[in-house]
Amino acid sequence: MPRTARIALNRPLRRLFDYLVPEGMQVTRGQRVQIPFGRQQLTGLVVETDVEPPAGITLKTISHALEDWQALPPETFELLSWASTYYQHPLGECLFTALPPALRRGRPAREKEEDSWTAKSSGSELPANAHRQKALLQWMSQQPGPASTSAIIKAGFTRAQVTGLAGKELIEKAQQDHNQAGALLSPDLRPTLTPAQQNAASQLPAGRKGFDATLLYGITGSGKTEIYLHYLKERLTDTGQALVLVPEINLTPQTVARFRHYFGDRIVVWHSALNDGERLNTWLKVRRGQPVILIGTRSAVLLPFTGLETIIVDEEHDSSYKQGEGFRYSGRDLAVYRAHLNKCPIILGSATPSLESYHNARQDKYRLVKLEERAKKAVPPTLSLLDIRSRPLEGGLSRPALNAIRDTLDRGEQALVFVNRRGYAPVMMCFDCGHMVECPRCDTRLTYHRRDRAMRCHHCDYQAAATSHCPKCQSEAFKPVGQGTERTEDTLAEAFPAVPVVRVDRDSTQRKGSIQAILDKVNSGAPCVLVGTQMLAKGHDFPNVTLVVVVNADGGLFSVDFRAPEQLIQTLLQVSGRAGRGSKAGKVLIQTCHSDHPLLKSLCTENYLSIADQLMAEREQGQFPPFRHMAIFRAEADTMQNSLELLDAIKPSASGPGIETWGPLPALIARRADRHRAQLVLLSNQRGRLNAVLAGICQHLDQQKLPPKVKWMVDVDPLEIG
DNA sequence: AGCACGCCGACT
DNA sequence: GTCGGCGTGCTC
Repeated sequence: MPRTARIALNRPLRRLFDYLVPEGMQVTRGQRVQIPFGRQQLTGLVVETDVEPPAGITLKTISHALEDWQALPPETFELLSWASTYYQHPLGECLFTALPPALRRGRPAREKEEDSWTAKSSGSELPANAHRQKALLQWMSQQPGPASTSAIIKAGFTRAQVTGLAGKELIEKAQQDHNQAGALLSPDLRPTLTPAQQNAASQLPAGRKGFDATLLYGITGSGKTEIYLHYLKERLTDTGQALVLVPEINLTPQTVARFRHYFGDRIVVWHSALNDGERLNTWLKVRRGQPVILIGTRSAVLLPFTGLETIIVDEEHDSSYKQGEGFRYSGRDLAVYRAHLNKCPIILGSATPSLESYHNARQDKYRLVKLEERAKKAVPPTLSLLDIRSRPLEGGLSRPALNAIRDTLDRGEQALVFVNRRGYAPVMMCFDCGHMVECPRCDTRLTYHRRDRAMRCHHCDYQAAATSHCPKCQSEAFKPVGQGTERTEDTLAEAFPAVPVVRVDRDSTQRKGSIQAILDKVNSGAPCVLVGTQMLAKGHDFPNVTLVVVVNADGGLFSVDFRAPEQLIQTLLQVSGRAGRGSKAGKVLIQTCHSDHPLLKSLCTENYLSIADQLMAEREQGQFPPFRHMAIFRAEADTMQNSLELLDAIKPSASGPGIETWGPLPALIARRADRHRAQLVLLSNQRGRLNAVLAGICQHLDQQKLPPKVKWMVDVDPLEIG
């Protein structure tokens, strides 16, 4: 009997394709193969062998295997195939996200060795106008050894200049050093822990075998990283692999340097800024089972580890662990499942744990370890509410807030001002006719960006030139309303002309190249005021910041989103955590129009876990996650009617016993980039039942001939509702 | 998703 | 008369 194989492709198809296996070829699950598909040649992944092919179809034959080993080792394969079912995303696309781009495209799984170059000449034979090539030769002669192409580009030269010189044989390729695959160095150092840290560390799982999840609740500034380092030093064997997941924004050179200090070359990184060659090389290192400690963002959980001994998820509450499009997986949740599959311990760390994880801790599914003392003699900051009802504001800042900033600067310290929106003002309004400038393609207002005199939509790529008159009635009484970072920056610059005011948001960091330069400046410690968005709230250590001002805390207080209170508290505590991390005490001022709001009041007097207990009670009351499981069907089309019709059609099959549905309803922003969006929410206390219903609907919709331009998607465990 | 086939509008 | 727009249908 001829052998067959079932193959998954990197296509959004919820189905697999069967092929004949050529005589003498060995195929196993997870292996890469090249196959004819229609009239193209594609790379596929073997899912099953010796299957019963569907009747009435003539099978094509696998062209060849790309390698004789499994690109996706068994545990990684199992993780992805579980995720495909759990998130209702096509298996092929799930499996392929775990391959580096080069391997997706069918490239060989060989280390991509980057060319390095040595100069053979001083460049005297070059024409006089070849300034850059001469400068490159000059630069190369100053380098200690051969320079890699990427190092040359980083130094400000171009690929064209390198090929130019290589063509004239003025530089030549250096011999590669092949000895780097040997033992990975790990210095014999370990961090010293404070008594509180020692106490927490002693409660972490001792073993390396068996699933064991720990929620490490450590307040901001308590030194969770030292605990991780100590834990890895204690528990990781010389040959084992470890995974450390971090939010993108926390994967800074400083973080990596701290790990390198203790683990040297064992530390490798995985994040969005890697190029294809770096991705392939790191992926291969992991696949070969080298004893790496991999620090990476969300997708690192999909890497082909074969000797994983432990997993750490830092800032486990962070929303960036959930992918917002396509394969909408949660890196944190997959990490927990991976630890299950792999039978190894996992540590989830946060100063503000997600209610999901905290729920698991309260249910004794996770052990809870608390670290409620700041390291390095620092004390937690004091929080106070500043009611701004009927107080005059300048650039969003009240008199008392400005005075507090002045006092801080006078003492030679730094202040941080947190504003939740970038741009100058979220709305431009005409005070004569009441007109507000809206996005022509979305149901949103345009944000005024004063620095580039532009009106921008923050939900699509629309932008237009800013005008000084009302576009509708030409009135000059056309003014910005509300606060953005730019506006607050201006106010502060005017109020404190003697000190630098540094803005940190997506716009300012994009232009200035990197957030790093800004942060280095702040870390020099000279008095300054930082103004910024969420970006400032996450994981940075500014020892000389002693005052944090929150311009407006009220956004999340009365939202329709059931997660809004949790997110508000997390953000406020994380940003508060930037104050007083050095030897001086920190102070946090939260401006609000609702100083009597119980949530804000408890923020000032209680710790996070007791607030979380209250939020949890509300979630239980409403039977929201984590007390029930949630999934959302989203639809978008050229008209709202088309979107609603699609969801209406699936609603009957969604509303079985044990499942509650809400909607379909237009999304909060009903029109976005001219697409009309709607959604149907599903809630159930039985995960299996919910999943089965989702699977049924997806299958049904796949077979359906939908009107063109109608798109649908499922989001399991959604973070954003609305 | 690709990619081909197919049937209607503005160009040499 | 043809190039090319994107609708629709298929891929083992």
